[in-house]
Amino acid sequence: MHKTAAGAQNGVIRIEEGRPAPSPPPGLTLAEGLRQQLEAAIAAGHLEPGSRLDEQEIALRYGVSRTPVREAFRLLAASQLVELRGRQGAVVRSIGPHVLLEMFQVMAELEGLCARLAARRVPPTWGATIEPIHQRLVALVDGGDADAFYDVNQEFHEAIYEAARNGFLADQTRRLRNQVAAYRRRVTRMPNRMSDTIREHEAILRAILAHDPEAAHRAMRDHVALLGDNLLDFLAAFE
Amino acid sequence: MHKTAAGAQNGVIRIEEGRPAPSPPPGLTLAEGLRQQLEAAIAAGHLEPGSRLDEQEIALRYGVSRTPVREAFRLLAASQLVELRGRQGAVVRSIGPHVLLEMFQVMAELEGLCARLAARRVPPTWGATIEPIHQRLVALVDGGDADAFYDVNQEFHEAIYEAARNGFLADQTRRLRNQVAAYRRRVTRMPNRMSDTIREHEAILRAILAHDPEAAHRAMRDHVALLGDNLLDFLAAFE
DNA sequence: AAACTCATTATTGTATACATCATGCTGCCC
DNA sequence: GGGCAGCATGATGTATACAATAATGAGTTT
Repeated sequence: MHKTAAGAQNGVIRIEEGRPAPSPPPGLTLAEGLRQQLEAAIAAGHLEPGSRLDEQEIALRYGVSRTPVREAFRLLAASQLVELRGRQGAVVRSIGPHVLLEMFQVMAELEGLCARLAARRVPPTWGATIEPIHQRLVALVDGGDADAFYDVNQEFHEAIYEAARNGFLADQTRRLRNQVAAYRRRVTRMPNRMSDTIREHEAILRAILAHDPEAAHRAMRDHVALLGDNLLDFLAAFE
Repeated sequence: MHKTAAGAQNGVIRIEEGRPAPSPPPGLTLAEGLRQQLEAAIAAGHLEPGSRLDEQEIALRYGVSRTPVREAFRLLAASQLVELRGRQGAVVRSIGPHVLLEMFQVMAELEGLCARLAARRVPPTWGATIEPIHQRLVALVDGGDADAFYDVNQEFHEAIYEAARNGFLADQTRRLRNQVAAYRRRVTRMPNRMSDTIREHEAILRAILAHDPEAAHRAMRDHVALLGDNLLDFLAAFE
């Protein structure tokens, strides 16, 4: 807001676009700031998969030139969140049921590995960390607030990544999780999904706290696989 | 070589730099072409991990402007091959022993999943595909040509990715493999690494051809884990 | 009327100019 | 003599101008 009418490095007066705040660089670069905003917009579903991203439009909307926008696109392509078709623009990546199935298969394995490592490595005090999160999740089942449930669920899994003490694995798993986020959100709203999730989480917790790596692996693997199945059911209902 | 003095879209005569060919766009974009060349240079070890990438220098070397160079950097950052430190340039990613260990742990799991899926899904005819590759690898053990061995070894694993019939998993595994490529190459030259590899490959093949998913998983997992151990030994010898 | 061709237009790719920030050095002060 | 302030230099980030290609529509032809 403070650099609104100012941004005149040349004589041209910049037309102030709508509301979305010209993205003041809070210390980091414009391209990086854009990347974060666009990533959030994609994960939240404000930008639908398959929709085309117009460089000029976004540049105008955020009050920057095309250059940082283009760089942000490349950055997003790195996370596989957008697809760059040479000379034909960028589109929000749209994942078909087939690829989604493949992704969940991989994610199940990675999250399973997290759980296995966690079971081997958690200190006795870890229960004090995870229990409050789990309880908050339980409390949200009846409320029916799917978005809140989704967020706390994320915290639960994040806590397991931490416990696995493998930063690279955590990054990979998080990245994958982010890629399917736009689709997952919808599943949370399915009939018994929330209560099922709680039950599955409890099995995972039991195994980890009992230091049983194989059981933890299996429980987590099944949990994610079930979620994938639900998602595919959901998608099938639409076609 | 063929379009040397030509590249004049404006009136400026371009100074022809050294030898490295001005990168003729073979249909795709300059940035993409650069990405491929730089990726190859990194994987082959011509660009050492930790070395700084100077935008201007590379732009001059390839006879293009800084813009496509910057885009190529962003693209490479997507594959985690270079690190972008805002305002402080790009450097070839240098992976410490600790992270390398973490990466091999994940890679072992992913390659293990490939083997497991392959064991479940290979058609009876698959032996005719993999055997020739394996035999070529065996033939290379005594020759001592580590680079050739490395390449054929890659073919072997690639054939298993194919057999697993999960494109996303194949992409992920390949990407990870690429990230550690610059380090792996060195390990191939260790004393008994080649013959050990052959033995381990045979165990993997037996399990896959016998349609034993769990055995295939375990064999591949161990194979990759052993490689990781060897790599760490190698690095330790340097410090 | 349908399909093809060509011209127009809009969007992306590349080059260059400018602004901004990080780094290294010089010189002053303690 | 050592350390810090301030400036000079060089690199990165951003903006804009230009070039090239893909999408679009009008016009004509069969």
